[in-house]
Amino acid sequence: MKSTKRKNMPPEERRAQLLGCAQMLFFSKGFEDTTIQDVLDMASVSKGGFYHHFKSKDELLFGVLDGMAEGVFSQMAVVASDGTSSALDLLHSFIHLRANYLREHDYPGQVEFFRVMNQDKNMVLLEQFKRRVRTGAMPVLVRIIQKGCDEGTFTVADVDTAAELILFLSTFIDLALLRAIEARGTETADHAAEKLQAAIDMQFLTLDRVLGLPDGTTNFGWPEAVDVTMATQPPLPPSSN
Amino acid sequence: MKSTKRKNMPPEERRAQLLGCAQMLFFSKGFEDTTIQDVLDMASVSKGGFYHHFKSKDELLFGVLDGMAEGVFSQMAVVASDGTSSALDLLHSFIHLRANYLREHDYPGQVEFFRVMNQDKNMVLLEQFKRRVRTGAMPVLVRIIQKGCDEGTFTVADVDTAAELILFLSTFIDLALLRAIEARGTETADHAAEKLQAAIDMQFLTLDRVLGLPDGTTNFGWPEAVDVTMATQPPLPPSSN
DNA sequence: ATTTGCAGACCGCCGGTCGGTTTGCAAGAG
DNA sequence: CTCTTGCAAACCGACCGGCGGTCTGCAAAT
Repeated sequence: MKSTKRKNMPPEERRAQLLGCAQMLFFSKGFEDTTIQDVLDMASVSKGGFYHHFKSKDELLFGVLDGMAEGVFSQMAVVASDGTSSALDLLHSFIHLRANYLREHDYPGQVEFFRVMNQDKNMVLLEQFKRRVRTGAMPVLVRIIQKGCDEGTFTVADVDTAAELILFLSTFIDLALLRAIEARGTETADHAAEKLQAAIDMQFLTLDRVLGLPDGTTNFGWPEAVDVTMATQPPLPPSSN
Repeated sequence: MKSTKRKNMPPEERRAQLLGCAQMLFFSKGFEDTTIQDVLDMASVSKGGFYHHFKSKDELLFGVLDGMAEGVFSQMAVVASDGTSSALDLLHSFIHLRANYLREHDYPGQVEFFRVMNQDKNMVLLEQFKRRVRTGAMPVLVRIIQKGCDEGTFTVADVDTAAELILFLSTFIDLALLRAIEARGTETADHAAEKLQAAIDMQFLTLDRVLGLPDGTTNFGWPEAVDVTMATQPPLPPSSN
């Protein structure tokens, strides 16, 4: 008799454990290439045990997605409930939720996370995640823009559409960021870094112009972002002796 | 012995036939849910026959994608080779490649095509297709913008990044368009139509501002676009007697 | 006779099902 | 307070249908 010994656990704990294993595996192997059996092995659970808690592999995916979105939304609620700051300050906070999150947690890990999420095999995962974030962020951003319009700070034709456009724009740098990350340590790194900076600048500039603000208003930087990103270690550094 | 009779065909013809069947099935059932066997049945070919022409299911997908991108690229080549028009006219032609294509072919069919492509199950298909179009369109758009900058018409900080942003922006209306299409015939149709018009206007306005043009410059409309789209028949009209 | 196009049995694997087994726990009997 | 007893929740793992892909062989074309 090997480790055939079973180990009952309260449902929530099991669920959490399975979700944790699934998340790791989804990131490392991609959703499609991750087998239920992979999850079972990592969690030391049987098929029956798994299907007692999840009714399908897709439900597992949605569970992981929910867990990821939770962190984002909890921070957004803080911004949404702020009634005293100006619209521009709120926008500042809103835009920097992501950057702040990255800075406060270990950034290299986040870079790797971003890199893995943007692989082809994780396209479904990433796109679904983006959709959830957009859906959750819309009402918050709409309120901010509406407030800015009421204050006379912003000028847009349609608040909803503007919010949607800004959220749409918010992933523009991802392409350049991904290329920069993949170019780390190669001879094209400098060029990619320049283009990344250009993409960031252009994204902020476009944000200014969409909201009818003077150029440069929303360039609430984190100037060292590009350098920090490029300094992150690639998966396989040359020092393998 | 049923229709076990075999039917040899020249390789290109078979390939085209299989690609045609695959395209239809991919659109109707989605890529993941389409079985090789489905394609075999529709084309009346055996597994061996199929794998004689394609080495995997993915290669079949890429084949379909190539076929779809071909039409787009052939039109873009025309714009790219135009050396006489002004940058603004070139941009006009470039932006309207899609709209012109839609108008010249049967529009209702294109609407249905768009609707199907934007279903969740076709996410991989759509995203890969968008990527191909972006890749093919980049050099053309870069040339146009560069020309505009040389002429002094456009003002951008970085030509490549501006081109990328504009291509990125070009799919912004898709969300509103999809919602409008799905709202046809329902009580929310009017609202969706308004939002679609707002999205179109905002996309053009943003294009102006990204390129440093006066507001309204690039609003080379097709003013009846929204009405025509909304007038398209939904899949199941009420007159089924 | 040789090459090319094709047929269809076959393989390994995956997501999902199902009947049965184990475990924790609460209620009643002593 | 302890010891059955009962039962639902948690879990196991053999099993199934169907998938993408391989392989051997044969028939048509040249």
